[in-house]
Amino acid sequence: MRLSRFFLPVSKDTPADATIVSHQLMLRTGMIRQNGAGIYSWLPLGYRVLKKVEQVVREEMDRAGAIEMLMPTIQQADLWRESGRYEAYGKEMLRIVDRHDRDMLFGPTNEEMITDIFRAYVKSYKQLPLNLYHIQWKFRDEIRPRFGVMRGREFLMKDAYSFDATEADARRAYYRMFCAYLNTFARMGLTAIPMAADTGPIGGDLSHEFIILAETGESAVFCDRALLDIPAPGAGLDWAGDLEDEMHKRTQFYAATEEKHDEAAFEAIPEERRIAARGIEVGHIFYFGTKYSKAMNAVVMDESGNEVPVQMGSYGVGVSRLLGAIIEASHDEAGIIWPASVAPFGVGLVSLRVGDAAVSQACEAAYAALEAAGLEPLYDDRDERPGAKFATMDLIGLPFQLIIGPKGIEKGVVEVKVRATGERFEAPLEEAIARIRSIPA
RNA sequence: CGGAGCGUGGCGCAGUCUGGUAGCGCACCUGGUUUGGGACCAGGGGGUCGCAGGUUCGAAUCCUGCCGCUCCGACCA
Repeated sequence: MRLSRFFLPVSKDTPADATIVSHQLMLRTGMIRQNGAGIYSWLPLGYRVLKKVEQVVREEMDRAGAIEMLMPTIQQADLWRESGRYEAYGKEMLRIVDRHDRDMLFGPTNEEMITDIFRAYVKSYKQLPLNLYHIQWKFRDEIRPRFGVMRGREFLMKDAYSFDATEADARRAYYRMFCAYLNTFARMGLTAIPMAADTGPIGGDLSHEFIILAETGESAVFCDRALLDIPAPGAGLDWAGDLEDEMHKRTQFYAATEEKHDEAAFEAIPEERRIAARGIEVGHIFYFGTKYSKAMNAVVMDESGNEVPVQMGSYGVGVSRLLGAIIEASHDEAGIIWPASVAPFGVGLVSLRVGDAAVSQACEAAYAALEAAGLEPLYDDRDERPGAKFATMDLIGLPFQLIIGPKGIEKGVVEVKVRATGERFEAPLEEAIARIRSIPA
């Protein structure tokens, strides 16, 4: 992409309405524009990142055996009357009436709808296990939306739903999602802490929240520091196997949100390992058994020919919220520092002398080479002073800047700056690209 | 919903207390000089002061009502 042809409305001034750094930076970089309380447009730069984050989530869900689909944003009230949640959900549900006076709603989540789909087609334990997910916009009429995309009223969520014939199988499905979540967040450069959590209005008896430590987080966090040092399980897991051990590696250590906090257990941790902090909830998983299958008559035949209500779990990731969480975890005075896995562009190509034929020619060659290498360059070909270009590249947080000017051309090299470390090096173009590709995210 | 605050060109703000017909910085446009870390000079365009009533010779400024947004609390991906 050439910057002169892109839509990148960056601003030097910090917007007055934003109080936390991720919100400020998302507005300053022109990633989002507010259209109302908790409602945002995703401008081109922000939308690119949103899609990158979504793709990481998708890949890790697929790896864990979940199957993607798409359910609508608008749902029928009658479905929710079956589970009893049409009345129970309260004012957070945005209710609407269509032209025929039918009660509809803008979906805050999809347990009822997926259960309805399941019961229409699945009749036998032989069709299980099954895990269906979608990545879809949700609406919750929050009492107080705040902090930009952290608590929007309209937000993008990945929600997965597992179906199993037995409780033991359902727990295995839960463990798989548990591991998939750790891998997902790790790929975005985040250390997510799984915490014992309340199940909330969704119900059930096994639930974890995944929290990213951040001072501006909305959740109180109490945990053992040891949790921060356990690496994510990684892609090489035996996803068909029993992953309970993987889960217990973490759950052996104390970690709880405020509702589940046990002060005595917390104080049993050696003092230097106690963390009492704040965090951002980026994922929440539930095993809730037959809560919906019983209410909505979603049954399958088991091995002995008995009809049993299907065992279910649900698994959410706040996709749009993750952008805020990543920025909170990864920024400096100059701006955002994107992990390469979700960066809107891979390399910022900076021309130091726009009118100069030799420089322009070298930039065009570098641009083509970066494109060919799959590095998704953003070429700053504007007639601006270099300082302004560097500041823009730093602000929008591209992992690398590839800088081309007359001095480098004399020496036959380009300069590369690594955003995260500030490290710089000079090398001939091909070598520079090879080194960029070899530097891990 | 309770408490606090804000609404003035695209953005950040001053002006409001003490009414006299709107200003600054950034951004934008034109010309010129510049160009290795957010340039400089000169000229220029852009605002029904959130909306509606009212008071007044006169309202951004005072009064009433409404709308919108932000922050603190209860809720959640």
